[in-house]
Amino acid sequence: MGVIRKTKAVEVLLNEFNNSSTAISAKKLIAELDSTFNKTTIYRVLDKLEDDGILHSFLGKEGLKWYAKCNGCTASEHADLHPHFQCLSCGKVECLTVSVTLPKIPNKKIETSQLLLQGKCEACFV
Amino acid sequence: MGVIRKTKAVEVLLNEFNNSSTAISAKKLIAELDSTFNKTTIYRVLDKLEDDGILHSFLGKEGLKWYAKCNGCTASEHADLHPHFQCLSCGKVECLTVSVTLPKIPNKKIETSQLLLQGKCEACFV
DNA sequence: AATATAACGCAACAGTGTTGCATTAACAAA
DNA sequence: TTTGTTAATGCAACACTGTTGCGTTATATT
Repeated sequence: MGVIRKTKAVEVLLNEFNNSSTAISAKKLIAELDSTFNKTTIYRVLDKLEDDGILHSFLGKEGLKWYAKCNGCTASEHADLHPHFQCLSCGKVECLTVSVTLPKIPNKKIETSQLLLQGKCEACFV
Repeated sequence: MGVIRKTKAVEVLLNEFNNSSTAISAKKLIAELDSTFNKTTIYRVLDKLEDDGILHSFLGKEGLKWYAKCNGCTASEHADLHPHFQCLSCGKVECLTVSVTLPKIPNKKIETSQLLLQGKCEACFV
């Protein structure tokens, strides 16, 4: 996987994630940065950042791909469980820090998992 | 949502799920029944069966939509947590019967959740 | 400055899933 | 059984996120 060059696209995207405490969908990034970067570039930079262990990705409610900064993940080994929360009202997605104990399934070797909790966030839950 | 008519498509699709202990992706059903039914019909019947609480759906690894028979779900209220297992080798998806205790998140109202465990099934895990 | 090659933009494509509309089939009532 | 209502179907075209090929540009190394 070559070296990461510090291009404008990499810089801008990293900034987005450093300034955001929530996860961001590829769709939103493309919409926001449409006039600045080609969508292909955005997809490729996100892929690369994920490969290099800087971001991790997961699928949100409608099959959209979301990205967020990794915490305590290395390029080769991500934390086993990535719990995320998506607000059904405003659509916002957050990474959760709580840990979930996985069920032990007989005759199966669990390698990874994705847990998506859905409901209402504090802003929408009144 | 009108009445469900017992059409050939409904009959055949229900049969598929009654004869299968695992979840089935819309993609696979379309591939299998291509010569019999139009894909639009298949998507619409699956939607309808889900609306009526007979099937439930969830997203698999690549954002593909999977369907499985509901157990203990009603049309209005599905069981809170749907744990599923997808084999990363053969792609098979199963509904799990184990229950998972959800983490309690402050200031959030969890309404539903999707837990997808990924790894190797007994057939592929040797 | 010259060179190697990663990253980029563009266009065209891939795949799953959706929509509009005219036609057909299921079901209830006469 | 026939009639009438309307749900269900097939077809074609579309919508959308994400991908691929390729020629060009920019980064970093020598």
